Amino acid sequence: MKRKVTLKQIARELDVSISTVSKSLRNSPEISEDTRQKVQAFAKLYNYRPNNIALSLKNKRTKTIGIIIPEIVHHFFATVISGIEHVANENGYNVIVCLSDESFDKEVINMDMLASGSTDGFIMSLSKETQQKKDFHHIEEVINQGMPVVMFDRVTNEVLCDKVIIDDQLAAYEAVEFFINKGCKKIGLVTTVDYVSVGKLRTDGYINALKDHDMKVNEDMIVKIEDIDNCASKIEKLLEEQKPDAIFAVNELFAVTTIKLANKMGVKVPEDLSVIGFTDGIISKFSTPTISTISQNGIKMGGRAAKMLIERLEMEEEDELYKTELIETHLVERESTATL
Amino acid sequence: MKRKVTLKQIARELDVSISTVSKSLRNSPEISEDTRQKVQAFAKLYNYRPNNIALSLKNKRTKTIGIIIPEIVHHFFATVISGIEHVANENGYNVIVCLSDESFDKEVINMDMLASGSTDGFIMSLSKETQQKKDFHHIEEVINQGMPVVMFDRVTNEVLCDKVIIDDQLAAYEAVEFFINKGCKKIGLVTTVDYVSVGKLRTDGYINALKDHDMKVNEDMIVKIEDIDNCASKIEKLLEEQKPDAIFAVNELFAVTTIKLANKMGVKVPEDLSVIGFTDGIISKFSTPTISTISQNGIKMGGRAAKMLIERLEMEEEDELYKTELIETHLVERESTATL
DNA sequence: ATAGCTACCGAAAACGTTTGCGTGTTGAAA
DNA sequence: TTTCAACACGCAAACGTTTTCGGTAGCTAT
Repeated sequence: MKRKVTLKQIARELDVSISTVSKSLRNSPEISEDTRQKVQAFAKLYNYRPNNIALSLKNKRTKTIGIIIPEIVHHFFATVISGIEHVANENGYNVIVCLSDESFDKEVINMDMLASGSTDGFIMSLSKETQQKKDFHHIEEVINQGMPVVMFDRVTNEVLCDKVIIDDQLAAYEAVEFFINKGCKKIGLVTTVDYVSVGKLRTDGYINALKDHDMKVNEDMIVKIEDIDNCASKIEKLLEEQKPDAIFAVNELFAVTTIKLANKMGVKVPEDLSVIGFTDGIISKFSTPTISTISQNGIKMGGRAAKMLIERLEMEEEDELYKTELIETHLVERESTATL
Repeated sequence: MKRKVTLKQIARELDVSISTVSKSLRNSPEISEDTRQKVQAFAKLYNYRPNNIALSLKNKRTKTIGIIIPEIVHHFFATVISGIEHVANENGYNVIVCLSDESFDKEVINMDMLASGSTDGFIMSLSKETQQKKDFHHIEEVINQGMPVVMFDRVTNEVLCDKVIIDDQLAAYEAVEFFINKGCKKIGLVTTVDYVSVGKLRTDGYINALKDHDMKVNEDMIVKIEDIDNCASKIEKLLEEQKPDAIFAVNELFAVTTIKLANKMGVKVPEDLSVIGFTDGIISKFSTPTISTISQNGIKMGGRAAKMLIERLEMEEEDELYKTELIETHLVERESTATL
């Protein structure tokens, strides 16, 4: 087992100083052609690679990006990571991933860990608990210490930083408008409780679309799911009592659950009921029927976030001008919406 | 913007030496109660955290684990990462994730990057290209440099290291046996081409199960899919010509595709045809009907891999005895298999 | 008074880099 | 022969820690 070779070892072996070795490897004109050749050959032979840690300490930059997300076992977040990783890599950065498990405490702990020198900046999506508590001191703090933060998807406007989101409200608006244009009259909504920011925005979009088309908003057509595990009864109630001809669900799971319940009750999708979901994940693509959905390009979102972060990391003078970028969405029509 | 506070700053501020500050914070009995209190109070006030990079450099250990996988937008790999992350975190480790995109070159580059001091060890699953090339020098090299490697799922026995896999053959065997016990007579197989190691093993399990129960193996009941995109015709042919009463598919996608095709042909699942898939992912859970499947616990797999790696990292004398752990699988019965 | 002990603290090395500056040697110009 | 530039290289500091080894008071015991 041969350990990693260092400058010092090369120096000793070649009987020159450490600085000479370093300079030779960086092709400094200070060093004679001869010595340079000798050192470089030796370094190549022993497969020398500069120690990242030492470099980080010296340069005060780690060339790694910290990602903090609520979950990774979730197609959307996985795609975002993928997007981040790719542009990070292209720019010589690594990514270090931490999961908050939707817990405020874990989010804080993770940020703390990574903020102690491990990363140059953060890309994050807020945990549910954090959104609920509205406590963002841990984020403010790292920003205060000069580490840039880019938030995506689940963001808050209580902290000033770069953000990349989709236009949730517009996307929902368009989905509902799509229903209306198809002639649907009784459009239901399956959404989350209001403290989930994206859920709220999508709900707003739904309401606005109805209003703009002179349809009245019926509170009984809206169900707000707190806990995914026992959402069935609420949705069933909606289907039974209101007999909607269309349902907009704010995520894949709600959409597929709605369809399954409808099937069980003898309501045919899409003949009797059209359904549109959100997030173009695996479920939408492979369930029966396949589900029409608002596609939310996670790869692009991650890529954009990484780009913003890296740009901020690599500009010399700081810039207090924070941007919020919108990622465009589009409706993917599949089998769950009737083509009238 | 207040930058991170260091020992040196605290020392200067309190007019003591750096060593005194360090010792005070670590509660060394060398330092008087008074001084300790004072330093600790000050440190707390300024929210002092030791710099990870400096610690890494000094201790020659980074407390981070490198993960190199082919893809992250893949439910199984996502669950594995999740499993790794959790036990890593419990033990004070972070994880840094690199994606090979199934490319040999990217795998090598990523290992090289991380091996230069960024991580203490690796957990990895081989890229397709690497498996095909059978070139593992990059892995041998990091092992040679004293960095432990744990391979999971896509492993090779050409490199000596810890591994964690499932017993693919046994799992397939049990699935087929399940069919037999239910009284199925014509059991088909939808599998991959043989060079995909896990596909081959599962095929073997299928064949052995049939043989052990004195059923003859009919080559026409086996379809080997090379390319997922145009597998439909082959599967259709199987369904039409052989009229199987059960099908074992070696992954989720094959399973759901089979079911969709059967539906289109008027073959009812599970009444006319039972289907079992592999990998308990999102698709199996939410397709209609839900799909019975061999569950391959990615969380557990990742957790076990992390545990093995950390144990090896933290034992003082090295141990050349490498283990290969098997993660047990089990059959999850859902709607796609008839309950006779 | 002096040796020895205890309690407290500081200097410095080490981890592996990079880099500004100092220095010695050489050759040529004066 | 002296002077000076050019060249080639080494020294040392710096990044932020931890830890070993001394060192200096003040006190006790002889």
